[in-house]
Amino acid sequence: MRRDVFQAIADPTRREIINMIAHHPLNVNAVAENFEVSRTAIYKHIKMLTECGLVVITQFGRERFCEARLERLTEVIDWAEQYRKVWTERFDSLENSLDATDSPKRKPARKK
Amino acid sequence: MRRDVFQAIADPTRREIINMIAHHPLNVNAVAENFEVSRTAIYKHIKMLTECGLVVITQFGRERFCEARLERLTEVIDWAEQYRKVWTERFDSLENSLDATDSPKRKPARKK
DNA sequence: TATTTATGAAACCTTTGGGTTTCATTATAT
DNA sequence: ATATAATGAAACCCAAAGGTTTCATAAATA
Repeated sequence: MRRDVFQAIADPTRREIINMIAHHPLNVNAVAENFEVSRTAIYKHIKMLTECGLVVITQFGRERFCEARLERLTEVIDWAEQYRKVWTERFDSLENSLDATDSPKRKPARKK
Repeated sequence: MRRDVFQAIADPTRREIINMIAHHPLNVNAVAENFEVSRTAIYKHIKMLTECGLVVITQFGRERFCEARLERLTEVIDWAEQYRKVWTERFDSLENSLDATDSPKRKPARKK
């Protein structure tokens, strides 16, 4: 199964879980209590988060505390940041691109 | 259907498409040519990207050019950035948290 | 010791996601 | 006028995602 950070944060429930434990670990039940869905469903989300390294679970007695390890989020930030110039400058607009010499080979069709 | 930016960038093919058109628009076929899967499959990815505002399509003659409009990626960056302190400082470790006054200690689980 | 609590795993179900093939439509090229 | 190119939509398919219920087990408690 694909288990990358991008997919992990795609689900809103998982983003909420991350938010919930970002500043203080919570045990599985405590996390689950904040949602409508079953504990088991939440557990599966948590498990997924551990599988991609965003959460670490530590057992204390019969409880397992979920702790956020968010450094992997840099992957996401780095990916998105590389395009910042694109949306701030948009130096290469559609018009520009269509007129550029290295553009698609066809003769620029007339706009409709 | 859920159609948010987080979900849009979750798929590696869509991230590739974004990368491909980030600096210069391409028509649908040109994008599809770069992948193994069918044009129709790629088209659906592109459509999805337009639905969440990351891509705009403009028709020229019989071609439709896909242009990246990536400003929405700030949503993702902003979401992730809010946690940067968490992973750089990690001021509230598991131990800290477990010892904190407002947290359940070994004594815990008075729940319900 | 018996009971309750916290949790993980298994089996199962339904929807969604990503893919395919086929067909229709519109613009360009012959 | 006809053929071809570029594309969108429809009808399917199958695996993955997200959820549920049920059962098992270890730890904490009465």
